[in-house]
Amino acid sequence: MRNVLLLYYHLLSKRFGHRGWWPAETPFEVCVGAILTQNTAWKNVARAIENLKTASVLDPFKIYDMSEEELASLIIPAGYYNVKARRLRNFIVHLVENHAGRLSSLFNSEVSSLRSELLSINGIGKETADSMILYAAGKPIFVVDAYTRRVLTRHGFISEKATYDEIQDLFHAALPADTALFNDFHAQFVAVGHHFCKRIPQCDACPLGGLKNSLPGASLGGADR
DNA sequence: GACCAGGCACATC
DNA sequence: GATGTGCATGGT
Repeated sequence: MRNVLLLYYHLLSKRFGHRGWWPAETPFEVCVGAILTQNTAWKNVARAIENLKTASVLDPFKIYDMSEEELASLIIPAGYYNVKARRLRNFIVHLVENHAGRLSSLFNSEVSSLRSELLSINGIGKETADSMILYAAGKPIFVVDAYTRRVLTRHGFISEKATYDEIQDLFHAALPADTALFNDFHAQFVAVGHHFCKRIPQCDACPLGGLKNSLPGASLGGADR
């Protein structure tokens, strides 16, 4: 599995180049984006974040002082705006009331305890927590998202029923705990998912297309781990 | 007009 | 623990 994943990374980074990724200017913006992008196309999230910037409220204390309704009205383009306003507020309230609004304080702990802390906030699940840890805190944890799952499923690596933790463990077991590697690898999955692995997979043009169905029975629990 | 997009919590069985 | 459902906009 290790070799296969490294081969994937090699092929993807050769095709797409180094991504060095998450489209945000600050760690706080990453956290906001991580919540807003839940089950939502990034283009819509970008509009919502732009609204927050235009209103000059992309700041923990500013959002803390806003009503949930006011916040919701600014993030309408991201969809699910009522639930997301509540989730965003939950995160901000935790940040302000437990860490004086400072991400450096929130992030000043080991990956596992930081993850537990984030998961304890209502509205932050595994992917959202891991995105914040990797892309905002800069700590090594592999983010499993719809693109990752789709590509691995289509290539027969994992069953449709594989859980988040099982997929994440594949990467953690196979790769060194390297923030830059995890960052770029996940970004490559997003890129290939975006370009070639949508509703109708264009496997012929995909840099991984030639590998599809041609790999040895690598799968969860396979021998190559 | 149907289907989909970088989830998550909650209800129900 | 597995499965179903609500949440909502904007692009294809």
